[in-house]
Amino acid sequence: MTTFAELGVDQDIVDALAARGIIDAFPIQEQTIPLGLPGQDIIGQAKTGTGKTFGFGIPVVQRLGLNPEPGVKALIVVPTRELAVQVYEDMDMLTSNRSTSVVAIYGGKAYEGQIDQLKAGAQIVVGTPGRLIDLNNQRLLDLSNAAEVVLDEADKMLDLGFLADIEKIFQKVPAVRHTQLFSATMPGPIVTLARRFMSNPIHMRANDPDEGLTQANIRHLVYRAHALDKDEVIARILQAEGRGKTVVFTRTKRAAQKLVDELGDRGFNAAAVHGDMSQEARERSMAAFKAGKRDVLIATDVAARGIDVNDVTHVINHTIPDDEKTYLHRAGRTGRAGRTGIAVTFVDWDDLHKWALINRALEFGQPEPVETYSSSPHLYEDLDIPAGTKGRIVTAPKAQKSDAPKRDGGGKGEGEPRRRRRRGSGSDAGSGSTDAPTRTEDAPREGDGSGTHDGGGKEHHDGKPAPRRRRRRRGPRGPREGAAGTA
DNA sequence: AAAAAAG
Repeated sequence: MTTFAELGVDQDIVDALAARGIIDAFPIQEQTIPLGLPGQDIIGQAKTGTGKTFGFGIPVVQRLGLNPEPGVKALIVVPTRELAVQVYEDMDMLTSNRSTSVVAIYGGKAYEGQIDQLKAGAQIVVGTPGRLIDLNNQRLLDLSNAAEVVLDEADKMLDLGFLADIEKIFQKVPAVRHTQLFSATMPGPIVTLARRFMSNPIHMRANDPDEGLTQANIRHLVYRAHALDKDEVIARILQAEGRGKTVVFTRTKRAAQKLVDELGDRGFNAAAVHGDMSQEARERSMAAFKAGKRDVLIATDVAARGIDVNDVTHVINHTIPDDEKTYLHRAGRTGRAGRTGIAVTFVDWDDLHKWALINRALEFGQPEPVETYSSSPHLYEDLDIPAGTKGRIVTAPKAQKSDAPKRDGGGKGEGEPRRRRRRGSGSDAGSGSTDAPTRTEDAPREGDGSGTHDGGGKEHHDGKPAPRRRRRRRGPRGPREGAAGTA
């Protein structure tokens, strides 16, 4: 492990991190900070929950001093409002020992406070595209000196739904700038597209390519959901002892609302977050979930990316995600910063094909041997969670489809991260190699490239073992007995 | 097709 000080991080930032118990840098940080500090353009790719935010954020903060121009000097663009708040908080923490001020610019909120902070001289702006462009159009946000530009969840930002806005934003920032793109997933075509906005970017991957993209410390369980009362099963999982916080993902806003109402009727402590809610209600839900006042969060994919709540033990896909990228990001809400987690997915009858695609893309290798508790999902005929099995979801071998011998540690302990060949359909497959930074070829770029950079992902940990929540959860309809411990 | 993101 390398300390942040050894990476060239300024003492005041080292101190700010230390105040939060953060001393050692994660691999993606070791890789990108030394490159970002001198202004190298970076495409930073690392698994969920491994510290990307500081990977870009620290260089951004330290490079501000190199920019003599007034006004906003750095722009960090993210796909959701909640992520804007979170990244804002991280940047605010990093700058807590210096005068640099940070502002979050996103929709659904009053303009006034945001405008005031801009006028007061905010130097780092973290925001979502719509409001950023809105304020820029109103000449209330000048981006012409923002020589540090970051796209967090970069592949999402360059996706069709956001691309036009991102192109607009890139037209407003200096042509000579430092550009950093970070995400856990970076499909090849997106990397190609990304080069257009960068100058001689280096594609850094913190993970071993043989290892695939899934987190070794997340256990994946997949169940067919036909003839299954999903709400009932979810309720049972939520009653499990040893369960910490849980995020349940649905495909639609309506389904999320319906489920949170249903669980509320059953007496669960659930909160929802989706786009049909007021921003105020969304933030209330997130705050309550983070604070532990609510221990179940029912969400649409608005919460699939980046959101960092450090004691989420379970992610439940009430509805299967659309693609393998979304699967990875959703599952990545647990198992962060070295902790373990469980991802449960229900596959409806009509979604078997979707599951097959995800299974193949992520190389879960259903037919392969199961080596450890780690990342090997299996599709079962049905779900069988014995009533007394709190906290430990037992896989039902009877229905196992695999014909390969199964060696399984049972769900516990530090399984050796299993190595898989990865090749082919993995959407995340980047073009880079793992242990060595891969230099992507130069590509024509609009503008120029002197670049500022910064990069990072948000997830960090304090290096301490996961504080296991052993709150005993008692189901609304009566506690169930069982073994405890999710990990 | 859904969700997200300006109001």
